[in-house]
Amino acid sequence: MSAAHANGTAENRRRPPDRRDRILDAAERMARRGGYHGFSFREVAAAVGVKSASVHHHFPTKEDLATELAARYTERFIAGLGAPDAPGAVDRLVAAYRAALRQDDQMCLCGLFGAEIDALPIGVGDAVRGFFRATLDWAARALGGTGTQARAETLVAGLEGALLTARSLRDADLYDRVAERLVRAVE
Amino acid sequence: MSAAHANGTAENRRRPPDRRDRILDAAERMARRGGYHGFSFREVAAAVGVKSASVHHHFPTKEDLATELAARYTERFIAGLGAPDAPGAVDRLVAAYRAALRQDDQMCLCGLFGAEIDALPIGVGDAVRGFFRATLDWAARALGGTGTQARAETLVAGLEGALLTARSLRDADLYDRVAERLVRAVE
DNA sequence: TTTCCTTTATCTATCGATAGGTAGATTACG
DNA sequence: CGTAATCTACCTATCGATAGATAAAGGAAA
Repeated sequence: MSAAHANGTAENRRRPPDRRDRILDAAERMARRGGYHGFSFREVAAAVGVKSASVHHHFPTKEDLATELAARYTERFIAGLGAPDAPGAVDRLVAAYRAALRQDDQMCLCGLFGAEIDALPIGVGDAVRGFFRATLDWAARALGGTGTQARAETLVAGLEGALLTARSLRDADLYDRVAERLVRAVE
Repeated sequence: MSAAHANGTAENRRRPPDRRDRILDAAERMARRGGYHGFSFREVAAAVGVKSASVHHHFPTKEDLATELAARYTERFIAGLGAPDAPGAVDRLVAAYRAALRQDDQMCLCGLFGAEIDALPIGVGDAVRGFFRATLDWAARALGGTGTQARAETLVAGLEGALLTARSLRDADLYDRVAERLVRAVE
């Protein structure tokens, strides 16, 4: 990454450098490990290769940063699920949470933020609720039929808990066992 | 609480003052809001009415404090469940998580710690895994029959996720809806 | 007097946040 | 066109507050 290190050489910064995105990437990775208080402007800046003041330039306060973190996470998560009325929708939801576990080895950002929701700034909490509402809505559409709300809640909450429990026990197979039974329960 | 405020008056400290327990109480309440990084020696000390150095006397490091926090939480949780082979055991497990939601309005301590497990000191992580193993073991005994492991995992992970999701959305009824379906799914 | 608990006082490290400045790109205008 | 004003993105340096942790000393209990 010599281009990223050579700063201001007019070469690595045509138009908008993707610094802002890289800041979000680094912050998300750290927040999905330690939660809201588990990352700092300095840590994020160091990971990207800038100074903490630069992070403040893009995100004035930590609430701003974390709020956009949760919003971007929600967008990507829902977009990654595809259409809820296409075949195999429920399996894709199960696969999305499994990817967090087996590919990223990370907690769901909004699951972690949700666990500490009473200790979060207002804007972050609102964004977290936005994630759960969007995901529950997607799941309700994917399930269809009757009693969709409670069935969607069972599926999403169950997968969230399965991810949390599997990661805690360092037993990724636990997730698959739970997911299989959850899917059968909400069919 | 004038007795708690009048310090060292030889009245509020016969034999072993319950300072240690009160420190754990205050720390648990804070940790169940903001997680491991959501409480500090100073905050805990202020809540109890002592200085932070006194907290360090009882718990030299934060890892010590958090580890005992998780261990005590596990003991009380399992003890509060009663006998897993007595009638209504599954309902008592559901009620235990519901009490955290509706009475304490707090997250499960080890659920929150579990969400940030990769950012915790080793001892704390081990204690958190101890909680999940103990609870899963209790649930497996309570359920009985065949395929108890996966059924217990579904129940415990599901309840943990239901608590997390209900608190995030500030919708306590969500927990009951999910719990009802989980119980039916693992019967 | 010895032991336990708590205090005062302090340390180093880091936190989120701000001030002020610089280089380069963009835009407005004569 | 050229140049002046503005904007963007970063920098250095620093702020007051707080983090976890420690040493030394005081005081109550046995």
